Amino acid sequence: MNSMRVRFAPSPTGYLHIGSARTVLFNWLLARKHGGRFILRIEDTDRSRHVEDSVQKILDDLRWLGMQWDEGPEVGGNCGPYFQSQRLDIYNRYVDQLLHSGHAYYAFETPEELEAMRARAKAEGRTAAYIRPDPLPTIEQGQAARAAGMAVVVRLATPALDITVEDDILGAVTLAAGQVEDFVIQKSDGWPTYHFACVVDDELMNITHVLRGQEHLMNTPKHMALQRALGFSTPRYAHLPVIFNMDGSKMSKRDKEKALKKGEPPPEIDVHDFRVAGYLPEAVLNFIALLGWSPGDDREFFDLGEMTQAFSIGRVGKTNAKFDREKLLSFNTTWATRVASDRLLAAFKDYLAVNVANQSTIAPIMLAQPDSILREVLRICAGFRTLADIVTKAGFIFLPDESIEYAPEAVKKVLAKNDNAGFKMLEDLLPKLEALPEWSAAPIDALLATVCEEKQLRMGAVAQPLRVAVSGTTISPAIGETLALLGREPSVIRIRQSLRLR
RNA sequence: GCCCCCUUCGUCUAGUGGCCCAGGACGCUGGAUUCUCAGUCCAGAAACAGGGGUUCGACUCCCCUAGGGGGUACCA
Repeated sequence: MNSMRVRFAPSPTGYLHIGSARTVLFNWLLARKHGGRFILRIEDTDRSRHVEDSVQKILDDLRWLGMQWDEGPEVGGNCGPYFQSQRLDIYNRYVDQLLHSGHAYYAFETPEELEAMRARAKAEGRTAAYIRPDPLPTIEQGQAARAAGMAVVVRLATPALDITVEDDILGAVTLAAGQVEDFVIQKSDGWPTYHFACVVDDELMNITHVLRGQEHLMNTPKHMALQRALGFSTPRYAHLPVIFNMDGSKMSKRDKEKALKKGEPPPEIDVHDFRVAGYLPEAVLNFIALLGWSPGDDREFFDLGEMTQAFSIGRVGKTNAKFDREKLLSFNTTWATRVASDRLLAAFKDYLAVNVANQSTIAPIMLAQPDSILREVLRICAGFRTLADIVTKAGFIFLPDESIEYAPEAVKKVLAKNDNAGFKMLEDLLPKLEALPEWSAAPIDALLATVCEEKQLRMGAVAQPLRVAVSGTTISPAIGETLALLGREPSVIRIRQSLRLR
């Protein structure tokens, strides 16, 4: 009857990182797989690191991915509040409990003293730096010091016992007695540390399985020590391998600034970046699922339902992975052909919408088009890798005719070369196009094929000049489809204006 | 420094002592298709970190070395 409850507990310090997204996904899958509950908790105990609006951004990214939570911000639940900043009184009660049961004590060391302890520990080759005072300060002394304005913290009196974490991914990991020092559970500003708040909340929110990044592995013995001191139960733990850049460095927001400084396009790091760059959540999810997990057979493509079916914690690996953007791109390309057309349309509109806020000129114009037109664009651009490719390939169709910019190299190579062969072709084509009875892809293509045949030319000799004339570049969807969607009037206008370049 | 985790093609991985002179996918190389870009199709190259054991037999088990990563905060 004790059903599975998992949680994702981000700090509101920015957008949702792609690595965190995988942690979310695995938690979500675990909950769905076992009919459990997925809880979202905001760990905002460090006021100084709090970033404005980041909670909203994280919620938004989670929803974009389809990682809806069963309890947490905006949906409520029986174990709230789900913001740690609203749970201070709860933490304080448990700190008091520990203080009175003798499991914790007040401590007064200054940063300098602590630094000296660390230096000495290092010199002596010890892991734990903090040396427990003897005798311990009494509760009265601690409270008096605090009342006097001193910087006072509360530390856990860590028992001298080996602690073994039974990790569902890594197996048994034992930390010897003495390796865990008397760490701080309550900061001098009165707020609990991460360790303390986390343990209290996991207990009070009845969390049964903690699935988190491997950077937390060494925290787990601390959490277990805390659970024992508080009389709490210990959830099952599993620590996920870490995800790195291809060069082995950590994927961090700073990568974006670095690339910008070098004049390179910034890499996608946060979930939101991938959304803005034109990736489908289906592809992102599918790709990150395979970073550390595999179904055990040769299947590679999974939607959330299929993933839930196939997922198990036992098939999660132990080794760190590198984030191969080429493979993600390939997944996105494939997913764009796998999703239903309504879904693709919705995804494309979402892409345009987030890019409207991103100072794109074409995005708002395209977003204003009726669905029927956007569907047509999607159809003639089939084969695109990201949604952004659609805009670069077909966006010119929606620009005002007069704002088409003609790339000099394209004009030179396709229109002017060989004694203005391209220009001559356009002059020849213009009246024929104007006279065409029906303006749609098939008759346009038929006309062009006829011209090719008459002049004994390859299709490129007729399609390329037209392409440059209407788009200003050498890249567009198939020429018949392009002219058809553009419309006869604009096509003619653009051909005429390109002729003036001669 | 100390503690902990990890180690199969460039990358993500399959492989739980013989089915493996190691399979799939991305990427790469070559070819095909085409009006550009993209896509699609076919073919190919490409790995068990090194050294010791254990065993009739090791990618698979043990040890050591090397390499990579995480932690070592009044951050989470």
